[in-house]
Amino acid sequence: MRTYDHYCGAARALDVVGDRWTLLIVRELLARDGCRYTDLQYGLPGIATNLLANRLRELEEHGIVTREAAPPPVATTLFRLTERGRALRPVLTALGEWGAPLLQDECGEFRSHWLALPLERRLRDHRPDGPPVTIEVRTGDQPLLIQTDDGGVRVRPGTVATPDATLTGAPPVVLGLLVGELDLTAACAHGLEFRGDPDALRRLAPAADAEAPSR
Amino acid sequence: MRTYDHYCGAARALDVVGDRWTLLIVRELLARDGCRYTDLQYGLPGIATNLLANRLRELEEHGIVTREAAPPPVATTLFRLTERGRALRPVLTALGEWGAPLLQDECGEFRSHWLALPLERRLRDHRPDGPPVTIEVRTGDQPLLIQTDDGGVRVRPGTVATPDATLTGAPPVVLGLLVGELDLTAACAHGLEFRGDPDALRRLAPAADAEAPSR
DNA sequence: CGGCATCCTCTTTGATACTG
DNA sequence: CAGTATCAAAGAGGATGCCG
Repeated sequence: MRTYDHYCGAARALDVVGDRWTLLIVRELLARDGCRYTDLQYGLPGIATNLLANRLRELEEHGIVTREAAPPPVATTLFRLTERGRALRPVLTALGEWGAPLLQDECGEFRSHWLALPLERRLRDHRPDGPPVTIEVRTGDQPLLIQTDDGGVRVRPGTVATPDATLTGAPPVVLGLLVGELDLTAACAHGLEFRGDPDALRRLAPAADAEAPSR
Repeated sequence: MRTYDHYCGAARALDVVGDRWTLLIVRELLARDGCRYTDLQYGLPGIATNLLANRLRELEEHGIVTREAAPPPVATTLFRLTERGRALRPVLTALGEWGAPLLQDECGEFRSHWLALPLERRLRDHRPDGPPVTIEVRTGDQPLLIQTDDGGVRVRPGTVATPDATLTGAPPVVLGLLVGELDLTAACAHGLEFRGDPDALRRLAPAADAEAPSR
């Protein structure tokens, strides 16, 4: 990128991460650190492969990403964020908050791990002294786990044998429920399937508070 | 901009404000709302005029900027941010914070009003019940006023007859002093000229705490 | 298969000149 | 003052090839 050459923090930041796709690559690594090249391609539908390679090189040169040869069991290159790279999280969350109203009901491309950042930002454990709780979310391509973690939550891809609750539905409904735009009744009316303990959900997303569905 | 078409808040935000120059135009309007076209050109050194015109049209279409015909005394078009546009401030401040370490001693282009956002974010009035205080900053192109305002500060271009203090010096030194990287002694050693009441400065930037310079 | 590099086309940006 | 018009240069997108 051509530099703006402005003596201004925001402009200097955009000199480094203002190129097309760059911040979305950081989004990927924030949601799932330690990605292979192909994981990144999968999480960035639409990116051209030469562009991904170029951006990764630039991010490495700027000290935002490191490339690490994984030991034999995996035997592949893993891309990780540096501390400086993780420091971009507030930029991504600010963008995500501002863009949230633009998430209409039409999905476009979707990967379930894209929910990780907004959910970790917006969900809180409202009974942090209670026993840990795990909610499994089935939406989009891969199941996701939401787990209580020190007053907040951790979100990561995966499944577990006996989650406290399981949410299944289209991304807009799942997201609407978890961020409190829909209550459980309304979400079920929009096709959400809920199994397990409504209290587990209430504990994390009290704005979604409602009676359990009639089943 | 071609859309990323990702069902993700950050990607949707970048669909709208991810183009080159776009966020810097918003920076200009956050620092000095109600700008003329030529003010924007002045505050965005390096932008091509056709690009500025295009971006302003796009920002208008997205409901971020409004164009307003000012009444006869001014008789010109004023560009302003909408509420939705002002909601981008957290994005700009997050970028500015991340980019702050990239502000080396070499300036490049500089406009003093670029200090407004970082200073409003970082300075606090630590004696909010005291009488109001005004500091005049002379760095770069135009003088700037820092005024206490409800526990924080307001920064705007201008001068005043009798400021409580006046800071004159190169942008890196002024900025270093105000954000607490330099104390007053160190700043003076780097060419800062300070006049007035050191307590006024201490009240806003206590990290810059130090004895008054020996003069 | 994972991780790119090359080639080509198309779009966006930049620089400058000109206009109501 | 607030843009449009024009043209060259850079960047992005897409397909394919290469190599361990």
